[in-house]
Amino acid sequence: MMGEALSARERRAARTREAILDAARELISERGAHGFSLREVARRIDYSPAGLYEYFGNKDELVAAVVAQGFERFSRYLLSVPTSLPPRDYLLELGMAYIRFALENPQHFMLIFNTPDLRSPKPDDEFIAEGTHHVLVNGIQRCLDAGEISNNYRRDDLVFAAWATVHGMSTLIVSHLSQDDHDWLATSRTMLEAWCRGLRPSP
Amino acid sequence: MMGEALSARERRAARTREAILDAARELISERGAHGFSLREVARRIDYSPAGLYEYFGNKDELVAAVVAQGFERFSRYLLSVPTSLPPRDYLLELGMAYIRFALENPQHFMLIFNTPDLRSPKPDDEFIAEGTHHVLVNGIQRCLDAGEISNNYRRDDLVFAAWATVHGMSTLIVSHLSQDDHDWLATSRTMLEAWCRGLRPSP
DNA sequence: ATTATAATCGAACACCGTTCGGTTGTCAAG
DNA sequence: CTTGACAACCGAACGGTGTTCGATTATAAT
Repeated sequence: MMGEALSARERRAARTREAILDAARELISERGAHGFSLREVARRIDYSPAGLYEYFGNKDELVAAVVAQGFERFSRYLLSVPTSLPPRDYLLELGMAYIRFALENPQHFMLIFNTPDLRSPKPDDEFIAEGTHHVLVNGIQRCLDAGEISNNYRRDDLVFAAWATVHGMSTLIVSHLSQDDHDWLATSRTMLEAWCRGLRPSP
Repeated sequence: MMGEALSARERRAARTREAILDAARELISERGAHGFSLREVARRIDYSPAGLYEYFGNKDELVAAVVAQGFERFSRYLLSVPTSLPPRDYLLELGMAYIRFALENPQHFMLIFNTPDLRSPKPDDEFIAEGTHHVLVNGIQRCLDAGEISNNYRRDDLVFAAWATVHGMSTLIVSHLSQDDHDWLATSRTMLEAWCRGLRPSP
């Protein structure tokens, strides 16, 4: 076996691994984390339940892999916000991207942030998490540097509050207000603007 | 059977019903909603699993009953905030009570707000929910009336934003930051104060 | 004392996650 | 080309779950 290119065997393995992940992701999107079962995943890709254990150590590892994929997707939402925007707009659009992800991928949003006891086994998660977290820290820092936010507050406290606000909005909309036909994106934007405005330095 | 007082039978039934609820609540507090099982509840009160079905139609109904109890407890936190406080202080302490409940009852907080597919079967929930919701609406309204918050914003949007902020803070602390030994209550207070201050009418 | 019915249980069913031993297919070395 | 090692996969089983049902016991009303 060469150290570099993938052998036919490895390519096949990678493909079925992908098939498992696809089926798992789809199943979670359909029925949520609650109605997710290994055996149903196996059924959908015509495998025996035991076969999956060749690719994932157990159910939690499979779920963790789906979470990792979802988190990657989530980080793409955040990273798609152009850094060329002025500091306050950038921060605002960052928050809107957060909420948009939740509204457009409710099951995965729940899965990623609402799943208890998901101690990330791979440092991959931490890495991406640190990545997206850093995006937010940067957004706040830019506003501070530009004098758009009063420097009476500690940066980390601002990060916490900003994160909590968009996370709370997302959670509430997805899990409690989704049946309302209200335009929650518009409301969120309005109140996020107010939040930014309210933190400007006093004259 | 008389229409009014409880018979001996009914008193016994009410007591075992309470025993079931107690065991269920305790089990959830110990292991969270994930590690909760009907059979374990039955074991703890020396019942057969089938016996529980005399008191609760199924697992979800039992969980819903525990949720209802937790929600009552939650509403007591909110209602314990003295309405005699000045509007802005009242609103602030309302938020702090929300967060305090989450920190002091993490498993129940998760259960109440993080449990998917819990369509409240009893109007009881809705009633209490409406009750606590009304507390928040009143808190905002009082600030508006007192001129403590700019009336450039729609009241319902303010309610949404306030709710989202404290809910987000609670969720983040309980499920992502609980291992930090940071004083999150203090941070939350600081940023909630900033939030209130930021919404004051412009001069 | 008899009877209706509430309260409870044992056993069973179907589903779940997981393990294990065995079978098949594939690939590389001889 | 044969052979042997190993990856890939499966069937069957174990212990766990929620739930149902028929039978059994305890209680209250007649």
